[in-house]
Amino acid sequence: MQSKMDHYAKRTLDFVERIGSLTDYDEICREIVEELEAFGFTSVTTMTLPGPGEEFADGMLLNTRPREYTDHYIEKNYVVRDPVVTELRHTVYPYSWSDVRERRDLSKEDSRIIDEGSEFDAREGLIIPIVTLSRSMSIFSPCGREPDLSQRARSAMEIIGIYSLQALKRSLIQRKRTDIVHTPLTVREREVLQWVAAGKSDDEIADILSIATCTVTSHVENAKMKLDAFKRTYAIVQAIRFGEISL
Amino acid sequence: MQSKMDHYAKRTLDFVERIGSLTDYDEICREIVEELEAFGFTSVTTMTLPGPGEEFADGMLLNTRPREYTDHYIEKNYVVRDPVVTELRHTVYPYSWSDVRERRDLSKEDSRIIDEGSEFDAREGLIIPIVTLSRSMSIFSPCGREPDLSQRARSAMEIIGIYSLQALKRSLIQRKRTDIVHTPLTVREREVLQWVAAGKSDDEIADILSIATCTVTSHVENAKMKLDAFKRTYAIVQAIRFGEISL
DNA sequence: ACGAAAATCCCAAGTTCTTAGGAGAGGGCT
DNA sequence: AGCCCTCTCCTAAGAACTTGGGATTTTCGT
Repeated sequence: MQSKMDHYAKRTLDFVERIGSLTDYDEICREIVEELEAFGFTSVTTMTLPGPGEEFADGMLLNTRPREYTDHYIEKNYVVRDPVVTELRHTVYPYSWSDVRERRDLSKEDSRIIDEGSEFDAREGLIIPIVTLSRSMSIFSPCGREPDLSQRARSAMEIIGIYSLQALKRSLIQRKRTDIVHTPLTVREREVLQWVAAGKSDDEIADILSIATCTVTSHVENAKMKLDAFKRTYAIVQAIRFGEISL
Repeated sequence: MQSKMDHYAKRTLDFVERIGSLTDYDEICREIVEELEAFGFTSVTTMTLPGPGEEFADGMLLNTRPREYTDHYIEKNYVVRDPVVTELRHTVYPYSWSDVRERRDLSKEDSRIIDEGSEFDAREGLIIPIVTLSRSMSIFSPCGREPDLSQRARSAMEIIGIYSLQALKRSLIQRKRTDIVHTPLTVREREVLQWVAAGKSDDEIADILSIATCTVTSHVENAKMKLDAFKRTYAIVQAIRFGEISL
């Protein structure tokens, strides 16, 4: 008898081979949804967590959750408090919604947020965290009424999730190439900004670098302009995003 | 008879399951190298292509190529002209070194660069491109003397490559995180901080969240205290470090 | 040697943050 | 019920940042 384990293994590799050659976004989505059904998942969300100044929907790569659920979720801004999402601050390894229920002492409100999913066929699900070197975090999250959450299924889902994200990004890469380009900072601007990020005031930085406070301010202002920021805080965020300063 | 196809499928899922639970960088590396040997690959390089102003070695996550080869490669700055690498400008799908030989009309110099690998047990290999939504591109590149380059092996390598990169990045992030402890922020504090990081003033944030400006200021101050910061800019940096807000 | 880009410095009014207090309402836990 | 935490709101002076100008000297590549 072929075990279920090997069945999943073969399915998964087949899946990868199948969508590996697809270049059309919609076709890839169809394949993903179909594959997930075999595991008992009825809907899926793939998104990058919104960073400062980004819309929730910006990072949404694929979302087949019921429309009303998504709208409701966005409207309530659940992404900042849904315990299933905030669990990402503790771990970068895959987990299920019920894992969160068990691990954390949830407040009534938090439990309610998870339970709300049941009304939309999203009773139980998985979160597959996907990290990048630039520290942005994406998740692949399939869910359903009674999905298979066995270890073998999880491993398969992890592959499917990571690979799906790859395939989707790949299909979009041409479209996204019109990326934000920024004017590169000068050495001095970077240096000053690094101190700003460290929480120093312009006076302190002037001291450190042995230059006038005016000069420091001026460097910061130039950097802000180049990074398209009106405030220092956002300039720092942008600088980190663009790799101009490191954490 | 069990086909080779299914053998690879099972191996691959086993591999994923095995390293999925590992958190130590070195252990993960060992598993990867061992798994690659089963396919005939004797060494592997995983790196992010250097952007402007970046050192070649900055994005090197894992490299088991012979030391002399790496040094030689870096010294000659081959990364900017090696046809195997520049092929990435044309495709985001996996390919082998011999694919490049066939596809392109290589100049003598370019051919020589590829051939040089033979002296170091790197005669033939694969490039698995891994894309991110920001412009950066990573590659997973195993090579050897006579590796298996069948379609099924390539699919398996794609999974192994993408997954290995995940596992390695994950282990690095988790390590950094557990280093530092901080008082967790409340939901509201996080929400406010996210807007601060987006470059909004307290007045604007008050408007957005429909609360008093005083309240916003107060949340920011509490967050600053918890994050051990005297300035907003540093508070933002800390919040990102601690994963309280995402990039 | 020339020009472009970077780095340095200056002013000054207006806005925003910082700091260090206090205080009430409501939820959750024991 | 009593306690702790969160969220809300408040004051007010002084420090820091923002904005939009301008000017001079260095540095660096061609």
